[in-house]
Amino acid sequence: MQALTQQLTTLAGEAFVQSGYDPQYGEVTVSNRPDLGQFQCNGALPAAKVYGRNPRDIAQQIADQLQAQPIFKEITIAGPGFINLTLTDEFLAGFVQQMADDERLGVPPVVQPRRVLVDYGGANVAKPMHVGHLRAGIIGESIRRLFDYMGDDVTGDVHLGDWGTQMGQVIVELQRRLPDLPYFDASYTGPYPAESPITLADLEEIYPAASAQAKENPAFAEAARLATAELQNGRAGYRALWQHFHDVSVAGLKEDYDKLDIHFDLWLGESDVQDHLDDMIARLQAQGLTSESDGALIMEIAEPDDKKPMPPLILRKSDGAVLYGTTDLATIDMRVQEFGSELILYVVDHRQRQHFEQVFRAAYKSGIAPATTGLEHNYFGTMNGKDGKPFKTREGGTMKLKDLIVLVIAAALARMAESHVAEGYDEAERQEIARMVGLAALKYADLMNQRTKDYVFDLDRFSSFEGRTGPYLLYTAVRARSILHKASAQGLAPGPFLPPTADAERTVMLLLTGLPDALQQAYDTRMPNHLADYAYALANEFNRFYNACHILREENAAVQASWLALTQLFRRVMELVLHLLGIEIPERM
RNA sequence: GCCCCAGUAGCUCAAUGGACAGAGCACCAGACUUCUAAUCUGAUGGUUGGGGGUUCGAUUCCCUCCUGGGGUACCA
Repeated sequence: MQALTQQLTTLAGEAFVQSGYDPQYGEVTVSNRPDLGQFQCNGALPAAKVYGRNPRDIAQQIADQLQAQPIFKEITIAGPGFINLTLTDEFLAGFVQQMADDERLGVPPVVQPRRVLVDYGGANVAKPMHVGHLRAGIIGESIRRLFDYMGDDVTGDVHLGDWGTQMGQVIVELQRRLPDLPYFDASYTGPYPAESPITLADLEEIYPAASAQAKENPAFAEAARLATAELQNGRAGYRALWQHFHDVSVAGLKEDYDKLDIHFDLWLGESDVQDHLDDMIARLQAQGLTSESDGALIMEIAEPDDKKPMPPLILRKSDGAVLYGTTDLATIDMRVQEFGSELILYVVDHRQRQHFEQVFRAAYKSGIAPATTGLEHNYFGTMNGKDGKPFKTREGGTMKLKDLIVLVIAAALARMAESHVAEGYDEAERQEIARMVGLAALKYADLMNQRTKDYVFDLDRFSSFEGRTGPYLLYTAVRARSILHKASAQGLAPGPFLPPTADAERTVMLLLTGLPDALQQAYDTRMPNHLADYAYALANEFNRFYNACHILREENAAVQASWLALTQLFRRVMELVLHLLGIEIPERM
C-alpha cells in the first residue's frame, strides 16, 4: 500500500506531465494552511521560474487536470500559485479503511532491505551509566526498532568501551588498594580465582577515584598508561582481572538497560577485535598507508582539497597501546566481513564528530569499508544543565542513570496517588503502571527533542505528566482501549468507516493517513523526534474527537461502529508509534 | 588561533526556500451527576542575536559581526 501523499504526488506529477512540465513539480504534502485545504502542491512556483511562465497560469493548468479526479472535493489556487487540495469525505474514509485492513497500517516496507548495524550503547566497562548515557540508548533503540519495522535486517550492538585507558586506571587503583591480589604478581603462574575480587558497587566507587587520581597525579596516570598497554599486550594477571571487571559490569549494565526496555542483539566491545588488530595494522602497513611520527604509528587521512585541518588517525601509541580509533576501524572490518553490514549507524554524541570522520575516512581509504558501505555518525547533542553548561547534580557530580529512573518512577507513583488513579489495583500492577508512566515521561522528553541539538536536562520536565508528554500519550492510548473494551462488553463492534461528519473526526482520519510519512521522515533522517511529533499530534486530535463525539452514547449504530473502527485504528497506530519510540503502554491506568 | 554546532514567545522547543513563524510549560478565563479532567475550549505572548546580500519569496541559502557550547594526533 502506498502512502496517501505519494498517491497524490503521482497524480499531480502526471498532471504536470500532461501540461508539458517535469513531474518532479508534482510533490504534494500535507497542507500547512488547513483552513485552505488538506494538502498542497507548490510545484507551480519553481516550475514558473524554469519554464518562464506565470505561476498562477501553471497552477490553473494543473488544477484543471486534477479536477478530472473524482477523489477531490475541492481544488483551489491561492496566492502566487499554491494549489490547495481537499479530498472528498468518501475517499478519505475509503483510504482509512484500507489502512485498517492492512497489517502494516499502510506503511510500505523499504524496497531494498539492507543489513544494518546500529551501534548505540555508549556504555563502558567499569564506569557506571550516568544520565549522559540516556540519549544514546533511547535514541539508538528507537532507530533500531524503526529500521526493523521498515524491513531492514537490523542488528543492535552495545559496543562496550572496554579496551581503553580507563581499564588501566582501574587496575592501578585496585593495586593501590589491594596490592596482595595475585593478579598484580607478574611471576604468578597458577590459575586465578574464579570469583571476582570486587563487586559492581566497588567498581562504581573505584573508577571515579581512579579517574580523579589520573587527572591530578602524573605518576598515577603514567602507571595507568603502562597498565593499559600491558593489558592489551596480554599480561595474564591483568587479563584475568579485566575479565572480572567486564563480567561484573556487563551484569549491571544489562540490568539497567533491561529496566529501560533497551535491548541489544550483540554485547560486543572494543576488546572483541583485539586479535585482529595486529593483522589489520600489518595490512595497512603493506598498503603503504601508515607512517611513523613521534614514535607513534599513524595513518594520514587528510585530502588535498580539505578546507579544514584533519589530524591523522593514530593506530598505535608510542607506548604500543591502541586507541579507540584503531579498535573502531577493526570493528568496521569485522562488521563488514563477518556480519555483512551494508550500513552502520553510530548513535554517539556530537563531540565525536571528528573522531568518526577520521575513522570513516580511514575505513574507505584502506578499503576496509567498500564504497558501497554506509558509515554514518548519527550524532546527538550533549545534555546541559539549566545554566546551559554540562549537567551536574546539585553536589557537582554526575547523576547515575539508575537514580534518575528511580526518581521518575517515584514521581509517577506520587502523581497517580494525587489523582486517585489505579487505587483499586493491586500493588504489583500499580508499580508496573508507575514504571511505564515514569519511563514514558523520561523517554518522550528526550525523544521529542531534535537529535542533533544539545538539550537541557530538566528533571521537572522528565517527570511532567501533563501536556506534551509521554504519559499524555499513554493516557490517550489507554482511553481508546477503555472505550473499545466497554463497547465490546455492550456487544458493540467496530464496523466499516463512514465518511466523517465532525471536524475532529475528519482530522483524526487525515492524521492517520500521515503515518507512513512520519515513519519515512524519521527513517530517512534517523531522527525519532518526527515520530514523537506525530504521536503527539495524533493523540491531541483524538482527544478532541473524544470530546466532540460521544462514541458510546451515539444513537446511529452505523456511525457508532465507524467511530469504534476509528478508535481501534487510532489505538493500533499509537501502539506502533509508541513501540518505535521504545515506550510501553499499560493495559489500564 | 583554526574548525564545527547553536542562538526563534518569560521558559523548553517546532517550522523539505513558500501562504498569517507553530506547540508545550507558565500566567488568565471557561467545560466534569464523564466513553477516565493525566482531558478539552478560549485569551495573552515575536524586530526569528545584530548588520548586509541572493531570491518573486529567507527562521531556512551566502558574507560579516556578537554571544554560548564543543573539537583541535598519542583520553573516550
